[in-house]
Amino acid sequence: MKLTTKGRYAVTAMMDLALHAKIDRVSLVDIAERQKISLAYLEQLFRSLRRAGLVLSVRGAKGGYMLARDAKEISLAEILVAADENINLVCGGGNTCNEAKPCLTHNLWTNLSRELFTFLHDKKLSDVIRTRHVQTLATQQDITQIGDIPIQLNR
Amino acid sequence: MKLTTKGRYAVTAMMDLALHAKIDRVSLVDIAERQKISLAYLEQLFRSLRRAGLVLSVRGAKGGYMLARDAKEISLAEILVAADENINLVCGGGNTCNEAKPCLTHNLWTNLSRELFTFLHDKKLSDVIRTRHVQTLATQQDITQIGDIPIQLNR
DNA sequence: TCGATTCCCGAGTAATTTACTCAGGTATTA
DNA sequence: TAATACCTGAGTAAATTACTCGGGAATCGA
Repeated sequence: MKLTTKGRYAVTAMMDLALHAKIDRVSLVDIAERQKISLAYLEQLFRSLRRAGLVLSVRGAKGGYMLARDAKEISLAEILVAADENINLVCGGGNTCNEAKPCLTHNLWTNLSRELFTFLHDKKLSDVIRTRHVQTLATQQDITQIGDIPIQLNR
Repeated sequence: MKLTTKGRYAVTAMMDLALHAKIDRVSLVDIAERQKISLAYLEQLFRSLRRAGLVLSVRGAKGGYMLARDAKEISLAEILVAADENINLVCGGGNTCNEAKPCLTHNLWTNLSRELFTFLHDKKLSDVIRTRHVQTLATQQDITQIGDIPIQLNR
C-alpha cells in the first residue's frame, strides 16, 4: 500500500505552485530546481495536471504555470487522480473478482477506498501549504535559491 | 496508491481460516480451492503469516493451519504488515527526503499513513467476517464446494 | 514400514509497472 | 531571430510483483 513517486511529485509540485505563483506564473525549471525533480519528468507530469484542468499554462519566454483555481478549491484527491494515482484498493490484479462475483474482501477494500478518498478530498491545497512545517521549508528553499543562483524569486 | 495482491490474499486467506477453522485446522489445498489462489503462492504467504505469529501449523497428513489467536485479537494491520505490505505512504523511492531534510510533503504523508494504520489496526478479523456480505459468500463457497468434489467440508 | 498428505524452504523467473529519458516541435517575448 | 519555455509521442532501464519450481521433512493411516 504505497504511493507512487508520480503522485507525490504531483502534490509537491502543486504545493510549490501554490506557494510561489501568487504574484505571477512559475516555470517548470524553477520547480525542478527547488524540488529536485527532473525537468523532463515534470513536463510529463504537468501534461496530466493541465489536461485535468488543475493548472493553466502560458507558452513562450516568460511563460509558465499557475493554478487554474484557488488553492481552496483544489483537493489532494483531484491532484492524485490527475497523476494517474488511483485511490482504489480494490482487487487490482487479473483476478476473477468483480461486482457480480465478488471475493471475500471485496466490500472491505471498497469501503476502505471510500474512506481514503473522502479524507483526501477534504484536504485542500490551501490547507496543506498553510502548515508551519511547509511555511518554514518554503522559506528555506527560497533562501537557498538566492544563494545558489541570483535569479528571480517567486516569479 | 494500491494494495498488492499479496496483501489482499493474506487477508482473504485469514478470513477463510477464521470462517472455517472453528472446529479443526484447515489445509492450504482447501483455501486454495475456495479462494482460487495458487497453492504454491499460498504456501509462500503462510510462511510469512506463521513467522509473524498469526497462525499455527500442524504438519503431515491431516495437518493444516489455524489462527494463533482469537479473531478478535487479530487486526488487519497485523496481517498486512506480515505480508510485507507496508502501510507507509512516505517518500518511497530513492529520493533525498529524510527526517533531517524532509520534502514539502513529508509530514503530509506521514500523517496520512498514521490515520490509515489506525483504521486498519482497529478493524479486527472478527469484525470483517461478521458482515452479512461475507457470511453469504462463505455459505455459497461451501455449497459450491460440496457440489464440485465430495470431500470434507470444515473437516 | 510405506505411501499419501501436508507443511516447509530457498531460489529463480516472467510479467508488469514505474520512473524516468529523448528527440523533436510550437508559441511567445525581447 | 534568438532565447525561453511549454508541448508531445515514444522508448527504455530498473524495480517490483506475482508468481513457479524442485526439493525436503513431519505425520497419519493402512
